[in-house]
Amino acid sequence: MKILVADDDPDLLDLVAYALGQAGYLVVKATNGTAAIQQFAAAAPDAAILDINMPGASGFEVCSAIRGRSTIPVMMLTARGEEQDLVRALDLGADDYLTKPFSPRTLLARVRALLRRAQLERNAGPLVSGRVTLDSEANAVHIGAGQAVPLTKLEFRLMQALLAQAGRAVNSDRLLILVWGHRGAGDRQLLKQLVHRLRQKIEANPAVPQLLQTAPVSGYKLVVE
Amino acid sequence: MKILVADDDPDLLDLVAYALGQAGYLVVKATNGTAAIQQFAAAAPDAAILDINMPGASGFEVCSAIRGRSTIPVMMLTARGEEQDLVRALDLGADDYLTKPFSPRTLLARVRALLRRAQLERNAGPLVSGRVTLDSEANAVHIGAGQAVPLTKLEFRLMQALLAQAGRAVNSDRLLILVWGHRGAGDRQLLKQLVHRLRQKIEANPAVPQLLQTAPVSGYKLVVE
DNA sequence: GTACTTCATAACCGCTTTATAACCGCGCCG
DNA sequence: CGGCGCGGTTATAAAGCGGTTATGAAGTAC
Repeated sequence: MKILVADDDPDLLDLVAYALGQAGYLVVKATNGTAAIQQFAAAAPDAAILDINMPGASGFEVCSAIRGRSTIPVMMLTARGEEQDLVRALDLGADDYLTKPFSPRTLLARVRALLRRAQLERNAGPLVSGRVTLDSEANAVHIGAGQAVPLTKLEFRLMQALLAQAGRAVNSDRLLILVWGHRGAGDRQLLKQLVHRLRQKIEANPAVPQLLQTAPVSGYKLVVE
Repeated sequence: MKILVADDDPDLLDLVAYALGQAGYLVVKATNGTAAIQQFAAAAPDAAILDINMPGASGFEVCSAIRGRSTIPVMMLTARGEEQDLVRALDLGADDYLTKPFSPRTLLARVRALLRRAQLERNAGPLVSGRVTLDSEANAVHIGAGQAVPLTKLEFRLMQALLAQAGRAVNSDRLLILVWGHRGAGDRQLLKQLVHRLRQKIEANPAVPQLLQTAPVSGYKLVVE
């Protein structure tokens, strides 16, 4: 996933880039509007984060330029007190916005939400693989002909990550990034717990998992037959 | 399309009037606030562009006077450095603003956007979906064959937002933007409250909502059958 | 002005979800 | 054997969410 970030404040730019980089995204930087438009054309990012006040072309203009050619999610950054601008930004087709100052955690959460939504819209429908169906409308999963099992936010993301690579083992670190987005390597505890809860929900016999199997050392995998 | 323009600076007034005239709009001029109010009553324009600092009645007063009688789009003009005024103007019901100096191009773009939006809202007519009918004339909602239930401004916007996506869950953040136009940490409370009030009005049994249902985590949805 | 409605802010409750931590069992290897 | 890493399990604390109620401010009607 490649994300374009444009802001004329180099400190903030670095901070955002660092946070996104840690979360596993590729980052393309720009320090003014015109550079942002060029980078957009050159790098073809999957999402864009634009400051509104920038020299060169403003965030509005960049947003317009992007919307003219693409439907990628666009998030606007704005300083507190300039909230009126947001209406305009949303009219121009921006998908979300963030008011400075913001925490990296918040940023990541919103970016993930945006990308996920964009992803879902692209797929336009439930994600199916073998006998497993993931229903993003209801946040639920169907196993074979069984009942829909409602999932929590984290459980759903885990299923999503595993289902995308159905049959293949997915590395634990990768899962941590995909589900939580910001975790270090030491937090395998969370993953253990989440896997446990998920098994309780979707396995006929949680002690002998048929679906969500352990791949020793490397991580977990989803067996969809 | 008739547009009222009020500014005490005759040069700027002429410039704006010329730009709008070139673009095919009819222009009604006023050089002070009291004249603007009179012209509004006499000419019944489709939109108004008001300077904030004017002799006679200020732009605020004119804006109030207009809003008391009409919902036409109002754009405020302000000098750079007086941005704090804008919050008040927007609170008074102004739809947009422009900071001097501005280019005629910008002005026209904004005016067009304003008129377009106003047009859309007007054309809306009664919005119907299943057994729910939203009457924008009376600011009321009909459920099935029941009585009309009068709604407040916020309640109406919430219904509107939900009805537009009837049956589908609408994200809380999105609702906040659609209803209030902004989003903040404490704003979740507002939504909770508004939903509560609305349920009291439209649900047969507010404790077990049939229409305005909760979609855990993701937001709310309107079930219209 | 007063009375009434609407809206914003806050606090509380009950419940679910998530995070933190400890413990268990097993296989591995020195 | 005994420590250690790893996955699984259990327990408990913290955070979040949705619903409700109370209260005061702001606006509107009379």
